[in-house]
Amino acid sequence: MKGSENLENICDYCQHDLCIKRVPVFAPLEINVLEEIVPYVMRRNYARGSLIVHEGDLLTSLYIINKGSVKAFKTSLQGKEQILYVFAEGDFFGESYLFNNEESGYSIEALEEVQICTLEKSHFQNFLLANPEVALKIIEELGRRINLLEINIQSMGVRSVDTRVAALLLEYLEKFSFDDATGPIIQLPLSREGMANSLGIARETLSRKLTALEQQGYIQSVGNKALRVIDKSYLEKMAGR
Amino acid sequence: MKGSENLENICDYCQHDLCIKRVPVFAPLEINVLEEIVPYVMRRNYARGSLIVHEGDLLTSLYIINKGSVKAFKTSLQGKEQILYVFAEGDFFGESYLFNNEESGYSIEALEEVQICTLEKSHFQNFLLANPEVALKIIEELGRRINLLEINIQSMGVRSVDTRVAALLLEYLEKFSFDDATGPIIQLPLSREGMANSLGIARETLSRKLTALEQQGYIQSVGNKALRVIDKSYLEKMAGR
DNA sequence: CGCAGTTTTGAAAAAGATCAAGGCTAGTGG
DNA sequence: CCACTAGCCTTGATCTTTTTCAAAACTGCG
Repeated sequence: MKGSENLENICDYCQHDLCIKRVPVFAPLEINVLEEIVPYVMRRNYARGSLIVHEGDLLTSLYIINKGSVKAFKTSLQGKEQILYVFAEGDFFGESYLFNNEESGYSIEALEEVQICTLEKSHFQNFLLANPEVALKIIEELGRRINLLEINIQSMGVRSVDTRVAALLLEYLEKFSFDDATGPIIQLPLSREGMANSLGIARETLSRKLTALEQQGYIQSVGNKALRVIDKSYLEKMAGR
Repeated sequence: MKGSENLENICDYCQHDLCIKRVPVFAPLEINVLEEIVPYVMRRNYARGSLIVHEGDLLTSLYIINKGSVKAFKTSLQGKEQILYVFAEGDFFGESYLFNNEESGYSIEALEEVQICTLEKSHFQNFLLANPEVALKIIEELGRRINLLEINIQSMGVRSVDTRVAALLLEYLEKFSFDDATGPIIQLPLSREGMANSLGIARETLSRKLTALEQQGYIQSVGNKALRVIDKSYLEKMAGR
C-alpha cells in the first residue's frame, strides 16, 4: 500500500484512463482538447482518515476525486463539526478558490483509501480562458451546487428533524446504494456521528430517529455501515418530495 | 408613480448611468465592451410587496438590482418561509438558471420600491463566450456565494441561536447601516418576522433574544425598522468572529 | 474471543416552539 | 396635527423537542 502523501505525475495518459474524463464538466470535450491539460494533472493517494485539505489552507489546485470518497466539513471554535458534503468519484472541489486567493472554507478528509487528481490553478485558468464553454459548464455546475445548498438551508430552517433524516437517507439511497435480492441497501458513507454532523443534530438524536424508523419497519440496519430500505415510498412521503 | 410592471428599454445609455456598471462582476470591463450588451438590457420597476419571481418559474434572464432591495425565499409545503438572501443595489440573481433550463428554486419579493435591470439569457451567454474573463469573474462571485451559504449551514448546524442573532446583526451592520452622532444605526431590511425567517427560528424567539440584548445594553431599538448598535465588539465576541 | 471504539438507551435538563393576550407603531384620515 | 386602527411586536405560560450526561450494549477488527 502507498503512504498517504504519494505524489506522482503518472496521469499523463493515465494508462489511457483520463481521470479528467470522469468529471461531467469535462466529459463533453474532445479528447484532443483534454490533452492540453492532461500533462499538468497530478495524482495522489491518501489513506483513510488522512486530512487532504485543512480549513484555512490556501488552495491552489482543482481537486478531482478519481476513486473513493471524502467528507468536507467545518469545525467550530467549540470543536463541533458540520459536514457540508460527501464527495465521491467524479466530484471535484476547490473550484471556488481558484480565482480569488482565498483560504479554503472547509477541511477535507478521506473516508476511505482515496485517489485524487489535482490541476494547478494557473493551468486551469488558462484552459478556461481558451475554452469558455467549459467555464459555462462550471458556472452551471456551481449553480447546481448553490441550489443544493439552498435546499439544505431551507431544510435546516423549516423542516423537522424527522423529515431531514428521511431526506438524508433518500440522498444516500441515490448516491451510495446497491440492490440485493431483498431490495436496496445503502452503504453508509458516514458513521452515525458523521450523519448527525451533516444534519446538525446530536449523535444520540439521530440514533433514536433511526431506531424509531426501524421499529416501525421502514428500514433495517445491517451492521453499522449499511442499512436496508424497506419502504422507500414512506421515506419519500416523510421527506415531503 | 409607475405601476409594478412597467417595462422600458431606456437603459440604452441610462442617461449615461450604465446600470450594468453597478455590478462588480462587470465593473472591470471597458465601457465599449459593456456597450455590446447595453442594448439588450431592460429596466423594470416593482412596487413594495410585489412578487418579482415565483418559485418554480422558468428564469430566462439575469436580474440586476439597480435600486432598492428584495428578499429571496423558499416556502415549505406547510407555508413556512425560509429567507435565503436579501439582495440590494448592485447584487444580481438568476445566474444559476442561465445555463440549465431549470426552474427558480426561490421566490423574489420587493421589500420596497425597486428598479431592476434584466438581461436575456441568450444575450448573456453570447457575451460570456466572447468575454471569458467575465465568466471567470462570475465563477469567482459564485464561489463567494457558495462560501456564504456554507457558513450559513454551519451556523444553523452547530451554533447557538444567540450566536446567530449576533451574526445576523453584524451582517446587517455591514450592509444596511449608517452612522449618526451617537454611533451606527442599522436600517433593518426585514421585519422581526423576516429576520426570524432568515434564521429559521420563531418570531417570538427572535423577539426575546433582541429584548435580552437590549436589556443588557448592547443594542437599542429605534422604532421597529431601525436598531442602534451600542457595543459592536460584544456582538463580535458573541458571534465568535 | 476479547477489546476498543461506536452506538444505543435512559433520565433529566435546557432550549425553542406554540398558544394566547396585550401593547406598540406607523400610516391614515378626519 | 391628533386620534384611530390594522398590522406588528412583545410577553407570559405551557408544551414539545432536542440536548446532555451517564452507562450499558453492540460491532468489527485483530
